[in-house]
Amino acid sequence: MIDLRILRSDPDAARASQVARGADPSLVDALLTADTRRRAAVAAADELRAGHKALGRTIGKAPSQDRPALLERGKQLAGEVRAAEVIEIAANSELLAAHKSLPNLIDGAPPGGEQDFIVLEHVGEPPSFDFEPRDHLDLGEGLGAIDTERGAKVSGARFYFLRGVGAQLQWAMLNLAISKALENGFIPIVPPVLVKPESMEGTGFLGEHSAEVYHLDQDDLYLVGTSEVPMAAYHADEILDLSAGPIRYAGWSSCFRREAGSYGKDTRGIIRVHQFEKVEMFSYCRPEEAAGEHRRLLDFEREMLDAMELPYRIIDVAAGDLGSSAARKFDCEAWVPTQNAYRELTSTSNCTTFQARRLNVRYREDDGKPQTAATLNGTLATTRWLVAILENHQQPDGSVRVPQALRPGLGGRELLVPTRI
RNA sequence: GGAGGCGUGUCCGAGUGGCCUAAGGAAGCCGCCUUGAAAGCGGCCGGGUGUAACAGCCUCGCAGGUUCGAAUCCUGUCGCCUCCGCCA
Repeated sequence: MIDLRILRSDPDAARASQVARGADPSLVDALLTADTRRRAAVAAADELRAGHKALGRTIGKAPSQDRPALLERGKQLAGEVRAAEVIEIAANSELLAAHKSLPNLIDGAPPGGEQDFIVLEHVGEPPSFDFEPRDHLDLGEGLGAIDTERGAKVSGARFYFLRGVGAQLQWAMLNLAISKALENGFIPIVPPVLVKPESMEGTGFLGEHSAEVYHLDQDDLYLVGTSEVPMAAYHADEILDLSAGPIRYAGWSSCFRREAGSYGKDTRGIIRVHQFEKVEMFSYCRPEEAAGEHRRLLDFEREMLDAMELPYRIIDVAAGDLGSSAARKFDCEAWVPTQNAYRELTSTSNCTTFQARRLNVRYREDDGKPQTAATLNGTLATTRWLVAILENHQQPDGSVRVPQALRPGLGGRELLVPTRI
């Protein structure tokens, strides 16, 4: 939800934001109308409530012979209050619905849709092979690191086993991500991966993403698609102390995605799977710090990608591809040789106060007034990174060079050698 | 899964139908006193909405209900604690 005060004072900016997203600008006016109607309903109900309350006090003190008449008047007023409250409640829920249907105001994102991203920077050079490169699944199977066949046997399509050096490689990478996060002042978190509907709802994942999340009917719990969900809901309904700067968490969790709309896409290997591991950064900060914090999260992602010795590019995601809660989003996409393409490895979003307003996360201003905080998130490492690591560092014989930074986690090994091929 | 108990403000804690507009204490903040501190004294001291600022209204875990009137009575629900059972 966006700040109604901003909306009231500058509705044109909100309309422009909607146009840049390719979304409906009339939602802005619908929200303003609902806002006006609600304010009128509240004022009317307040006035009646005040009169009714005053009468109640009078009755309490009144001598008994005066009571019957006062009680009669009280009954009548109580009815009027009830009627006004029915209108008030309806106006409130109308406002809430309109408020929730309006996406965040964009902040600097290029206009347009999925194709209209802007490439901000290229880092590193795609490797040139003088042999036919194998894809990550060939390599992973050769190393005894990835087993999708048995994943399918045990759990179905888009499930896999990581084993041997595959499992070790993932741990080494995620452990490194956590160590780097710790150095940068993040508090490490192992969150619950099953959450209540209101946590899912508050982070905005039950809207456009609702088909992508697993739900356990018997218990009415959702499996999270990212630890962003529990980390955002962590401080729901709280007032934080942000005077010493942003509060940063690094969550390590399994992530679960139904991948409902992606039949036939990325079916080979572990690029798109139902379950994977991820280390995710999450920041709470003051709204005025959010843009700067966003750049820092991007820097932390880059540091991690650099440590993996991967070629990648950074894109400024276009407005129409932001999702409803982000005001701006940067993706880092690594080069995947066998696809001859860049594929998303990280994504960092500045949600400004949009998400925090839904979750009611605030901080105390210098003047003591609570204000809505800003939230940001960004990927620090995921299972998908193994794809880029295996493919970019492969050797002619199917072995894979281990990036320097991961060697300690693999018993010092510099090269992973196929067990069969 | 069964039985019982408890949810009041930053914390402790009073309050069983009407001046609750929530006592009292602690902590915190401001001031006085002091060389400084402690003690003492005086003031401020939850959140939301709203306002130019007031006022007003909402808020006693949450949601319903009863009543002219609910922190207080009723129902549901959530959380915490204790005991029993079951599983590890």
